[in-house]
Amino acid sequence: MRVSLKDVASHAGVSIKTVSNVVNDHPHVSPAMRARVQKSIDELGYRPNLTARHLRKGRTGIVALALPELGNPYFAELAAEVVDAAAAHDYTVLLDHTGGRRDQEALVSQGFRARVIDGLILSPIELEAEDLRARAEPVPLVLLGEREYDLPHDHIAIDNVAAAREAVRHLISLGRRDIAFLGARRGRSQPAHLRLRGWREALDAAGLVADHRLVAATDGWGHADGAAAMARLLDAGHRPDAVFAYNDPIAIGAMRVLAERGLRIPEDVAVVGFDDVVEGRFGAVTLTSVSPDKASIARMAVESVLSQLDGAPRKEGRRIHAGHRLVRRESTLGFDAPPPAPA
Amino acid sequence: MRVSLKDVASHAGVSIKTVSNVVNDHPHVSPAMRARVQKSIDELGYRPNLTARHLRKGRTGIVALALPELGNPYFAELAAEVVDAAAAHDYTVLLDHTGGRRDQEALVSQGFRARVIDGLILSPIELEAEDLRARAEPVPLVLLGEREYDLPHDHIAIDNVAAAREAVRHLISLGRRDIAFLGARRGRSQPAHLRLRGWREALDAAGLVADHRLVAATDGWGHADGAAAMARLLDAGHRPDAVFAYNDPIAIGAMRVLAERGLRIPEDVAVVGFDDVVEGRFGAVTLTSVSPDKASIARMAVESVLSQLDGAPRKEGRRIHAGHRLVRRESTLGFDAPPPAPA
DNA sequence: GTGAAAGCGCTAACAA
DNA sequence: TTGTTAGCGCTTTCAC
Repeated sequence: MRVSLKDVASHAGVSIKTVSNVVNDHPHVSPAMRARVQKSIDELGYRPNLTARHLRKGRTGIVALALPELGNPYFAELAAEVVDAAAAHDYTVLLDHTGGRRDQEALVSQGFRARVIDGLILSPIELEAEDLRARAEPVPLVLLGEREYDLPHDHIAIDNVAAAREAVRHLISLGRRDIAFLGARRGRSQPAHLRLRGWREALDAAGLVADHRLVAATDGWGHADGAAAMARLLDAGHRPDAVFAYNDPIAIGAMRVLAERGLRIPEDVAVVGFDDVVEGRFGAVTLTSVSPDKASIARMAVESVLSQLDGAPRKEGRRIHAGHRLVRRESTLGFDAPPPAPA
Repeated sequence: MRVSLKDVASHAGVSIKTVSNVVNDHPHVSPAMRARVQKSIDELGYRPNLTARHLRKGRTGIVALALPELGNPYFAELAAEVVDAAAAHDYTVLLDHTGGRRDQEALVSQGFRARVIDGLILSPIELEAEDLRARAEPVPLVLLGEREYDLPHDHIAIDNVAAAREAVRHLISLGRRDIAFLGARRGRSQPAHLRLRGWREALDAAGLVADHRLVAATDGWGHADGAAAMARLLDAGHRPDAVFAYNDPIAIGAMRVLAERGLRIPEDVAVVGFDDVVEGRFGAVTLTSVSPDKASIARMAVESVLSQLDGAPRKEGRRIHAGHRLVRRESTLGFDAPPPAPA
């Protein structure tokens, strides 16, 4: 059976309180007493029961992270950063994924699956403001990603519009004119709207037309979706001279199709992705991509949760922008680009 | 403040036990009483405190998953499967990563960071049997991956030797003779030994020489490591006609270097990877790879943990083999291979 | 500096 | 069918 504080106390011939003081490194314990208790702890192999501690303190040391999907390398890399950021505060991460589906996201925001948590970091795709407004849970919530809600929750993301604008401007500066957008969403909900807006704004600013026939919708955001969208565009007779994709997997799927059709990258079609996942740095053609500062996003998300835990509940949500930069590689610059795999 | 069972009880004018019965769907509650209590629950917005329940029951409903790194898509995809498998049993997953470093792995196995858990699924890289033997933690442990220990813990993995043999046999059947292995480990610990053994056995069986100069060590298991290893091999004047890589990222990194050096895949050098990550299905040359049954691995790992929770502690660890198959793609078959991106 | 005791919110054995 | 009560293991006043 497991040893408890009480067992240690009786073994050492002291009170529970004293043992607790030693375990928690309280200042006012005499060295002799500390040594004696420590000896009993070691001999009995005592390990504190965290559940009991949590019950008493009202904190669990766990923060939940709910992402659309881990298969997407951006989210996987982000998850890794969140685990590290949480560990820096002695927190651990409970992981969940929603598939980007509204019902799952609402469930998670309601604390349905993961209720032993001090806070929740959620990256929604389809979730609507009303789902969040209906939320009864008092647990601190931080939102990640492109969706924005006018609600009293912190929201952390890069400036998606500005980033998209830079990406498209880069393509325009290379002399491209027919720039497609891959990865819009079908249906009413438009999670990609900020990046789409950036695309449109950059084209407008350059006096180019934002041709809606060059906007390709996808069902999801994986490689296969990008490949399918690109194929559809080409099959419909549209041959853009550049592609701006919602994310890297879509861009990479598109590149595969372009290559299959005998189109050269970037000579015939330049490609820019979004997220700067590792994979994009090692393809046959390395991928130019918007690189969000994932470590900052993770750190700020964790810190927001923890600050809410201490302070009063937020009356107003903050919009926090993390940094980003455009990393130029072969898919736009060609093979005179910097060597592959820079950090 | 949060409402407790007691609050609901007094609000409904019944005892705590009755409320508890309703909350836990106990059979012997009259419908009228159930309705009355439920009304109070709704009005007060009561939500059970899981920490207290856990303290009482001795179970938390959380299983920890400790992986070397989430940046590796194989582990990310596996994590997603584990989350799903756990959810099927109403369990959630606490995530940790070790960087594949022995001290971190030992720490995790000791339950250092995550002790609010019912069980641990650990995928070790450098961990040694002695670290595990020193483990005081009574929490059920399941091991994943290539490392094998003669200890009373279940171990779940595909048959790495057989899988590697198949992969190399496939290359031999294509007429390749000088088959390199990429991704051995420097130093004493040799986490890749099973796949390396399969490589050697297949060569031996075919009467070919297993040339140790064609075995390239790497520091890690990412794209960059594969690229570096491939470059080193070529720089040393070794030009294999096939490469068998420890995993897909290494294979993809190697392919990038092969392409840079003007070598054609698979005509000049055929490449086989391991893990069948999504990324390998969308490169300029799709990657032939050993595909482990990730869903089964995840499911069996979760089930092993839960069965240990119920039954007596294992006196003997089981070696459980999950399924695998070799998926042949363009990197060995060339462009007459099946269409890209089959499931 | 150390001890005694209350109680965090819940479940389950036992009573009624 | 419902109520009473004793803890689960810990932290934390409050005495001493």
